Amino acid sequence: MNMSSLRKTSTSEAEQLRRGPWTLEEDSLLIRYVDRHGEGRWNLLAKHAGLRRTGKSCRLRWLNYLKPDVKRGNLTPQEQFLILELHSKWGNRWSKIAQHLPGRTDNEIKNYWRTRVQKQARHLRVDANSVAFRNVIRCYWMPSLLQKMGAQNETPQQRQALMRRPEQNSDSEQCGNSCVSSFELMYNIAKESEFAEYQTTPFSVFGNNDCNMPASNDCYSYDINTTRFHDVETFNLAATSALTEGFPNPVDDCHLADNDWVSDGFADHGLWSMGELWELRSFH
DNA sequence: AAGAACCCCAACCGCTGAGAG
DNA sequence: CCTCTCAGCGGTTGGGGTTCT
Repeated sequence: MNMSSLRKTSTSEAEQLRRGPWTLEEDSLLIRYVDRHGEGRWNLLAKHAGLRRTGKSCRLRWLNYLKPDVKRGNLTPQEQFLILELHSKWGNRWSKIAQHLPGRTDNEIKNYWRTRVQKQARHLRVDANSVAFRNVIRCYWMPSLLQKMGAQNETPQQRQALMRRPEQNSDSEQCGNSCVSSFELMYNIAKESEFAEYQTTPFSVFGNNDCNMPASNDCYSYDINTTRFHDVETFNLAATSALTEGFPNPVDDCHLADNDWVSDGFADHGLWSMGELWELRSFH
């Protein structure tokens, strides 16, 4: 077989390959073949199963959709919590993160990060990988998820994760020791929801002296009915301290009032209440 | 009611590393 | 070593559905 005939063959094969959404028939062919012969050797599988797809495409379809243990539906607060925690450890190692979420695929986790987490960062006008945003996640978002999860169900790792200090910003040294106490505080609030109101002395989330926040005897209330915080700077303290470096000009951010980010997906996903968002936003 | 804008996610693409020959 | 194939990973895209105006 000379080279030109080889090229001709491979070209015509390429032309025959299907792309785009999988049909029911293709799915059942793939399922049947894997049932009989197992996973792996995807290129051979594609050929022998009579699928006009690349091995790659077959593998992806199987792993992300057809495999029996693939979990479908929204991510639970527990799963979201785990993603945030593991991403803070490992970054965009989606596959590695997925290994710790049974039934969830790396693709799904990646999509979650892009569509939910990065969206929040965009709304706050910070980089999703910035220290500031990661601190918002740790000091604000994760405790919120913990509340949803119900503190009685938390694992030792989750508790430990929450208790960890946020990342230090080596340039501005914005985070201080008092962050630890805020974690404990939020954790306790989530855990001991029978208390309707807390007094703290002092409540300075990151010990950030640039925040112009009251230094002591701050109080805030926790609504036992809505399981939400109310009033004063409870929420915006955490988030805005972390975000200080990400908001170059507070005046510019007044434009946020004209944006619709409060009313859109930010709240839709049930992460933070409208009140929390308003406080977070209005502080700038 | 209709078009625009936005969101989500399945699927694709390019790259890398491992292993076989 | 070198080349080739394959599996796997992370980034990106496109289309369908939904919401907004």
